Amino acid sequence: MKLPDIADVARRSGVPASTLRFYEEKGLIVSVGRRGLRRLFDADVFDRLALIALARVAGFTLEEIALMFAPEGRPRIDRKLLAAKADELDGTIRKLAAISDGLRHAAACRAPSHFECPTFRKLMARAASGAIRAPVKKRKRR
Amino acid sequence: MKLPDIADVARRSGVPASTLRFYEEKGLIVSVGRRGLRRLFDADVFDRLALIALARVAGFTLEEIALMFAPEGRPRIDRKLLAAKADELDGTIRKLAAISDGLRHAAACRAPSHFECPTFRKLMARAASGAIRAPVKKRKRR
DNA sequence: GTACTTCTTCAAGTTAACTTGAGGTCAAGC
DNA sequence: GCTTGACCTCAAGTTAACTTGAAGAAGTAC
Repeated sequence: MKLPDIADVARRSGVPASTLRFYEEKGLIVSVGRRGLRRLFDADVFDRLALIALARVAGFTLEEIALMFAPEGRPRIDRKLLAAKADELDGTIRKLAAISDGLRHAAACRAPSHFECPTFRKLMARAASGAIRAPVKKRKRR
Repeated sequence: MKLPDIADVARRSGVPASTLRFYEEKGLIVSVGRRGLRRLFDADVFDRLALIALARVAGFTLEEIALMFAPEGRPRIDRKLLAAKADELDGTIRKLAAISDGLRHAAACRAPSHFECPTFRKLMARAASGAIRAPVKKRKRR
């Protein structure tokens, strides 16, 4: 019963210890005890972290993720809301696919500025139809 | 030759005037003159804004987007980089698709906490394979 | 049992992408 | 020609998600 401590988790998951502490504070993960001062985690923390990472990719905030992990409190994420989120994701997926196509074309094309190429523009126009709002942001890689 | 002023652009695009000013400051859009103090824009600013929104969905930072719009400076976004971006996007797309499936299942399933459902877990595990890093974040809607 | 390392807490700092507020200006309507 | 309302600038504030730093404690190696 060798529980991983924070350093083990950080090493094996790639998530910095500072982030693990931060996540614990936010209720996203829990430590199951201490060895001295040092936090000990259950082995399933790795699944949790993977899930958290995925949910973040999908555009959920940490707060929303914490709610989904809700222990007993029943903050009921209802069916409608989940289905709506799925729909939203599908829309995003379609846009990303168009952008991916656009980028690949731009990589091959010789227009002065990529966004000037008519083919690229056409792809983008298709992707943009219906939505000019873009609330997703990527942070720099560590 | 009735150029749209900042209020027109804000109204028709849904992008707040403060954001338009901010984007101009960052070099993402340009105003072509003033009527009094009031900025005037070229009609193509709407395309620009749509493109910016799309690029943001795809996870580009404003800085990266500004570079792609690069006028003459030739800061050469090279083919390899674009292709790499496209690959990255494709990976993201696969994950989002899995999450979308997962969400739809969760919406139908009656597990106590969504992330406890074994079917959901399985979907997520598939999506998570190979990547525990998640540098995308969504901001609140206006 | 002393040194060393690595953890601990807590507060403050960072970054991206905006938003808000104070004080000022100008075209347009009356 | 004066009032009004919407824009202007510039600085400072906001939010999410972390990171960094200072000061201290505890298990581990010698």
